[in-house]
Amino acid sequence: MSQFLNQNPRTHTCHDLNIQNLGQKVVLMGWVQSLRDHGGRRFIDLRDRYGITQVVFKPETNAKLHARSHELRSEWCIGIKGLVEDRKSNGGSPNPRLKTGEIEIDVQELEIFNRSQTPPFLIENQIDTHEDKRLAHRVMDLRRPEMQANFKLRHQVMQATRRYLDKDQFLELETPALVKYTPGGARNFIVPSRLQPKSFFALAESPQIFKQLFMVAGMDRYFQIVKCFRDEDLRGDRQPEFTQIDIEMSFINEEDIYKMTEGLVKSIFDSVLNVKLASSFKRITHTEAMSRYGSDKPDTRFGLEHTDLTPVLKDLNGGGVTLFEQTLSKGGMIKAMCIPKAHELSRTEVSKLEDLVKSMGGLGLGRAKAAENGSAWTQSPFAKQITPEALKAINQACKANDGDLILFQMGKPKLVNMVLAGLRTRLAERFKLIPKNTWDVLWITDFPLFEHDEDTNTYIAAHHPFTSPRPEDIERLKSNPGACKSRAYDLVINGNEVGGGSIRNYDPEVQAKVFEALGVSAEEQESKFGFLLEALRFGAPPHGGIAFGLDRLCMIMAGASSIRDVIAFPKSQRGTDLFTGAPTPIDNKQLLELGLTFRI
RNA sequence: GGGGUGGUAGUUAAGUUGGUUAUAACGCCGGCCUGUCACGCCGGAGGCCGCGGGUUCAAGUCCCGUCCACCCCGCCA
Repeated sequence: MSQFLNQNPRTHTCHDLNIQNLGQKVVLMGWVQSLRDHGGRRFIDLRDRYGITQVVFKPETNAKLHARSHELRSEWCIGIKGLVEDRKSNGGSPNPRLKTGEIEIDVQELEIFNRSQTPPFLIENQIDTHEDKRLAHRVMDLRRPEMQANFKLRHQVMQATRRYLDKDQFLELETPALVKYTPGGARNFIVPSRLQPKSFFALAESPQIFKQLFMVAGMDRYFQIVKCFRDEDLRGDRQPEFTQIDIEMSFINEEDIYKMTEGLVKSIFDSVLNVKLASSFKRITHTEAMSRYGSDKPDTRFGLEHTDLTPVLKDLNGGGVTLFEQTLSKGGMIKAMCIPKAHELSRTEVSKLEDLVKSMGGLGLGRAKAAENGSAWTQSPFAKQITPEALKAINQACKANDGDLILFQMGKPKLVNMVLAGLRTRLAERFKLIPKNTWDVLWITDFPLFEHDEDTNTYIAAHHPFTSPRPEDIERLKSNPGACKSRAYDLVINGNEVGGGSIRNYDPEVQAKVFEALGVSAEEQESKFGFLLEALRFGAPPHGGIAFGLDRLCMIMAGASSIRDVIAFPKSQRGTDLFTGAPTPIDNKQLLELGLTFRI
């Protein structure tokens, strides 16, 4: 029990005091950020969540205290009582980098709440410690001002969301995390039920069905800031548990969703970052995004757009190049990206790009440099074979001028797009084409309803099976599923997918047709999604919604390079918690209680 | 599941064609210093070179395996 704390409640934070407070007796609490010992003067930077204040121990104020301050060390947690003094009149100089830089505290009383072991790394912003060490000492990592700012931002994003949606008549409603396992989509974490042996819950991968049930129940406008769980492999922007801002609305169409979202996102950016976003966001169709950028989440802050050469070369029968001809005969795609002359690449760099292509699963990197007034190619394996006609056509399609480098990818469209999109972002970084402090917000619209699965030769839902097809596609759901478009949309910021949603099937007959097209039998529909279909039969309203990845949004807004920097206790890439050591084995007694045994 | 990068002092890194006692910076410990704030000066401690095999007279360095972290592909309706 600290007498000091009882008798001396904190009067200010380490960010509060300035020249206005001269002569005041104050009490500050915090951590020792740094020590500077000058023999007859000992300076300490005291840090709390709010800032830093310099405190000074002087022998003439209290000789015993000055002597005792000698034992203080970095990251000790202390409280001090003292007088606010002017640094200048004390013979020092102000520190313009600190808000409290004009003053210092002459310490009269010192309380050491707790000593600290030597910290594993320095508690400062420009840290170069490897991430595994930061995660292993996460508490110390979270002490760093940079990290504290990230979590303050996260808090502000959540509060701005609640304020905006509350004002807009949304109800914040909760849905279960322990849910019925439903097939399809992300792999679920499975939770054994003790009370129902041999039965299992799934952790909700999203509240999708429940929010639709809310709409049927007449809740009209729902939102939730909710944890979702997906047992899939991790990435820099993917964690097994993550947070969504989940929204659903009744009696609306796409335009209502766009309007609501634009209002919400603008409000968040305005109140958190004081950034005014465009009044309505750009829109680009999925087809156009894939064609121009090879990605359904393009970063359109820079150019380096793709050119689809497939139609051009089809007309020219491959233009004399064997590789082109072979690709076309197999129904493949040929795409190019033109790197302007201004962005010079050395031979080594181009060969490194080829390594990158191969690491992404591509076969190689075709290239050609335009020369001789667009009548020749150099440094190209295609130069010997290509007909003059095709060469010109390609140059023209790519808008290639002399000295420009054309990079080619050919083969299956999915791979071509992925590889070329990877090259595009790599080159944008290489040539610093990405403007800082800009917010590129766009809608991706008109997604295909289904994706073709090559392995099983079946169609699977591109978004999820509750997504409504465009009305004009309902008739051809079965006859031509590949051509059907959905009423789904994604929100992309700076090349990150931060949100996605759709208008749902509220007509049980349409829903049944979609399931049918997906090859889900009537019996399966009832056993797996019966509760939803049942609800739809009780007067379901037209409805739709959207969900935002809160972590990704915060990552982008904080300028962080990984989602882990805005999640307090994230998992490592192999899905473990390096701080607590989770997951851990459990003992046989626990297993027995659950009616489980190991086979291995 | 596949591909890549990395692992050397508390931290970040250097370490040559394999060859004396494995370096540096920061941090840490001790001393000096009355105006610092990346304080300064003097001195010192600190190493299973991720782990396990192998090659060799000799391995941080070469080979094989393995673990961990991160990035990418697959996966993420």
